[in-house]
Amino acid sequence: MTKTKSTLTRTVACCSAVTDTLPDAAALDLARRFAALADPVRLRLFNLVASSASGEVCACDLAEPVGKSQPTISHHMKLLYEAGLVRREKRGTWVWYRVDPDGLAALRSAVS
Amino acid sequence: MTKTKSTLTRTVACCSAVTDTLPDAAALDLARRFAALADPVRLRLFNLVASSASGEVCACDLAEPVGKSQPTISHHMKLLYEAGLVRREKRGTWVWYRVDPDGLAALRSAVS
DNA sequence: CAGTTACATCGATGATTGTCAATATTTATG
DNA sequence: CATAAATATTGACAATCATCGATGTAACTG
Repeated sequence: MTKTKSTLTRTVACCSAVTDTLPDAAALDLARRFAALADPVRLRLFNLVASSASGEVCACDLAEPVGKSQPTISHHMKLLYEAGLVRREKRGTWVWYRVDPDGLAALRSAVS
Repeated sequence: MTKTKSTLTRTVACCSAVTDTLPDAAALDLARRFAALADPVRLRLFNLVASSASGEVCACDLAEPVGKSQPTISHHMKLLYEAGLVRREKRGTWVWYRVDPDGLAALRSAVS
C-alpha cells in the first residue's frame, strides 16, 4: 500500500504488501511470556529450574546462586509462574518449581 | 548443598544439587534478545518483517499497521536491530528490514 | 502454645522504558 | 543549490520495573 511516487518516472511502490497477522491481544500475551525471560536474573532462575537433574528445584536453593535477596527471588519466580513458564508446588514449608512444558512450547512455536 | 534439617528426624535436604550453567554475561546477552520481543509493538513489527512474502519490508510500511508514530517505530526497529533479530539495508531514502536468521536461531536454541 | 523456618507481601526508591513533538540528517530531484 | 521525503536523534514525561528492608503468613517442631 502506500506512496507510489507521484511522478510517472517512478511507478515502483516503496513497499510490498504488508500482511498483519498477530492480533493485538495475542501480541500482548506473547510479549508477557518473552518479558518473563527478558531479565538476566529470571533467565538464570529459569535455567536453574530447567537444568535440574531431578526436574524440580526448591526455592530455598535459588537465592544463593543468583546472589539476590529472598524477596527479589520470590518476586521473579512469581513472574515466571504468572507467565506460565514454571509450575509450583508447596510441600510443607518449601516451594518446589518445575518447568511448565506448555509455556515453553508457546515460546518455541513463536520463534519457529 | 544447603540446609539439611538439624535434627536427625529429617535427613532429607530440601534441595537437590543445583547446577548453575548460564554465566552472567551470557544471561545478559540472551536477556537482551528476549527483551527485544518483550513488547507487543515490537512483536508485531517483527512479525510484519518475518511474515513478509518478499522477505523484506520497508520501514515506511510499518508505522501504519501498528498505529504508532514514526519516531517510535524507528526506536523499536533500532532495538530489534541491536538485538540481532533483523538486518537493515538502506536503499535511497528508504530502509528495508529482513529477519536475521542468526538472531532467531539464538532464541530458538535457548528454548530447546 | 511459643518458637522457628520458608516464603509472600508491602512500601519505598532508583533505573529503565515507551511514547511523541520537535528537530536534525541523509538522499534524491529539479 | 533549494526543496522535498524518509528516517534518525533529542528531550521530556509518565509508566513500569528491579531491588531491598521490614513485616506478614503459613507450616512444622517441641
